[in-house]
Amino acid sequence: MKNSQLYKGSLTTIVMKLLEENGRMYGYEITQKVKGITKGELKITEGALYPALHKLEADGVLEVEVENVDNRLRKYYKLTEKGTTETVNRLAELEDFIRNMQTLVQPKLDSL
Amino acid sequence: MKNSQLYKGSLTTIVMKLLEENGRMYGYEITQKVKGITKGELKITEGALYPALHKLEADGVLEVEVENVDNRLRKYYKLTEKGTTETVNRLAELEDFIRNMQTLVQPKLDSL
DNA sequence: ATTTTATACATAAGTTATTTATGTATATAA
DNA sequence: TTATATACATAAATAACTTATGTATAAAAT
Repeated sequence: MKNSQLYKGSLTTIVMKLLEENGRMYGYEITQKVKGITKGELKITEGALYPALHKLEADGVLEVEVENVDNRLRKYYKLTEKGTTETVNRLAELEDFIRNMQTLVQPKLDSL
Repeated sequence: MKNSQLYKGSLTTIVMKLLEENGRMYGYEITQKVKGITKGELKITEGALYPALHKLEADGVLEVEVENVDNRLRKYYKLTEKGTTETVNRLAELEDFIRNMQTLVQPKLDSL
């Protein structure tokens, strides 16, 4: 996804948050949603997303419902109960992370 | 460094920013500084830091001055000219990253 | 006295997320 | 009829980091 190394490690958090918000989504939809929200700045690649979804499912964080739409396969993912709990933790970690990074990089806090 | 996956990819940005601020620092000093700033939440491990410093030096981003203090070795690192330019880019990327992540995770922006 | 903790560097093996490169297949637009 | 969009998938390679060690000096604790 994009050039910046910084997004490494944030993929599952992003996916879980989107599923928390939208109830259920399928892979391709997730890639488009992220592209839209970030105005094209963050592009999730399929090679990263699909294995990640499979792992989250294997870990009991997500569950899948396969559907056929317009003669094409869709795999809708949604959070399990465990996944919902995990998402809360992940988002707390993300907030801590952002706070810590801002503290490390604070532009002297005068300009605020 | 710590448990959260999120910090992956942020190490060199942190190091470069600290060197931009402090002129020159040695490895151990960097670990202590980060621990201090983040109140212990982020601990940079030596196994991550030293190879990272060596790579930044090999890439011409940092240069090193070896000194002997209290009969112990110290390797002071500072940004090269190229490194200073790179740091500006990295910090811009970090700001974009944080902005994008906040957009993706915005808690409905009512609670602000 | 001696063990632990702090300071200060280093590397090597293993793990894991992601990139890059493919692959299949249908539907629509150029 | 060729390219683009939709929709899934995997496999090899890369790169960052963790975990486990290692060396060595100085200071603090038992």
